[in-house]
Amino acid sequence: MIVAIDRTVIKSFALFDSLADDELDRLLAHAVARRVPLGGAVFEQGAPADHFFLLLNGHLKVTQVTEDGQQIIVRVVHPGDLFGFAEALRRPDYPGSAIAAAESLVLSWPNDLWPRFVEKSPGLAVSTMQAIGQRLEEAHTRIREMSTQEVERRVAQVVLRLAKKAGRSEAGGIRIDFPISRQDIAEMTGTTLHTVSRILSAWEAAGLVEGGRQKLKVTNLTGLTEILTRTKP
Amino acid sequence: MIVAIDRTVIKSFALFDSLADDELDRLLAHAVARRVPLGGAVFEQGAPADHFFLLLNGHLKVTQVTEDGQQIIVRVVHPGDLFGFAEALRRPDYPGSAIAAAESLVLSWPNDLWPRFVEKSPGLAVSTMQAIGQRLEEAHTRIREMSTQEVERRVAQVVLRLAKKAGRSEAGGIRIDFPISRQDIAEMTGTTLHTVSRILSAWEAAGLVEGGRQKLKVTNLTGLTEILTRTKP
DNA sequence: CGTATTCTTGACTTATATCAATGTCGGTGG
DNA sequence: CCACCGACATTGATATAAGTCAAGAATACG
Repeated sequence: MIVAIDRTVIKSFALFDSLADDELDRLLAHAVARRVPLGGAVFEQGAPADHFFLLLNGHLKVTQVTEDGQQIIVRVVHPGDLFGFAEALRRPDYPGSAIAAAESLVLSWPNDLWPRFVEKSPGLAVSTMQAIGQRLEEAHTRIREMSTQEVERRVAQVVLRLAKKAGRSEAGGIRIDFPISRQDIAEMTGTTLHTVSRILSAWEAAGLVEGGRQKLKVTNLTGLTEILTRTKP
Repeated sequence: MIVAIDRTVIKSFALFDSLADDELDRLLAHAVARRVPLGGAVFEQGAPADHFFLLLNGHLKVTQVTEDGQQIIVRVVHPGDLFGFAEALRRPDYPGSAIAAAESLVLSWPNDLWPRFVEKSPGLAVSTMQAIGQRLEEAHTRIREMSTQEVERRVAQVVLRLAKKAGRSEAGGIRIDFPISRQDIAEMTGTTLHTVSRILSAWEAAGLVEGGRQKLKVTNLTGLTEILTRTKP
């Protein structure tokens, strides 16, 4: 499905900062846009990695399922993020699945176009490497958190991060802009939905957040932030 | 300290596969070699990131210290690995410290040489991106393990990985080729030295490993591997 | 409406951390 | 050279955070 693509939107993404208009146009000329309905998959774990993608609109969860059937959420993709970039990992298949957490719009390119783009626009290679480096650092942060912090803090971190990246200002707080379940949060923090539920209930009682079925609103940002700095008794 | 560098050794590293001899020579012409004694730091967390590095020889631990003083080992660097590549992370400082776990030999280049290298040798950019992608995938693997696996398995994973990457075949098993403490293993797996000690003691009793002060030898590789596949009762 | 998710909450279990004590190795200096 | 010191390791006892098991309530959906 081809859709008219607004160049100015894409130009606003940090990834394409360095590109001149004509370079960007060349890139877009080869892109295919695709609308993904809520719950739909852009690609599935294990499938041959023949394309790479850019999220224009919406939100995606990238999930992995372990051999024994446990699922984790590797990352959440927000507009402007590159994803499904398996070639960088020297992999023939996608290491996870990309599922639309909200109705989304993605651009895709065939993998074999990448070398040509880089040749014509070296700045793109640098931006991309920085984007991947950024993600590496995020992964290290998450490892550090999982190693040293208790569950409640990790949940607070994740919620704050989501509020920042996918928050919509609203009367009385910041609403997470897509449906998110306790299970999802558990899979992002390495815990169980039960523990997440208990934590959110406690927070709700303390007036920090407002919950609901696949809904979450942060009503007291500073209060939540204080949980991060809280020191063991 | 400048040392004569053996081109053939470096050419054997996957990172430089794609480079022609003259490209490699140009690279090496600008490199500075430095010997790092056991316990010495190649760079320290928070220091301005003005160089990037290649490990020729030895082994390094890259550590991070959290604000509240807890330390974790982010990764272990083996010969042929690029490290201290902060520019890719778009960071002005090093996010961790690189400490020699054994007497080591590193090559270093000033950051600002990087763009010139890439311009002359585009293959280098691709290799580097793949190297970083590889590390991203490793980080995701670690996150997955920390989310879903119990401590004993994680320790088994780490020990097996070390045996593979830094193992020296020896009478009766595979010895980890550098001094490694229980504390180190704990910092790699997100647990405490006490728990690691107990696990290794149990393994020793079962004839899987042989321990010792900062020493570790895997005496039954297949037995250890079975721990990974062991299913919950 | 009834059926299926999602969420909540209580009771109980357990893996792992914490606390505490002691043991052992290996290098250093008297 | 040997005694001592500091770093590393072991091991037991106890505490606790978080997981598991179980039941039910709330919400969305066809």
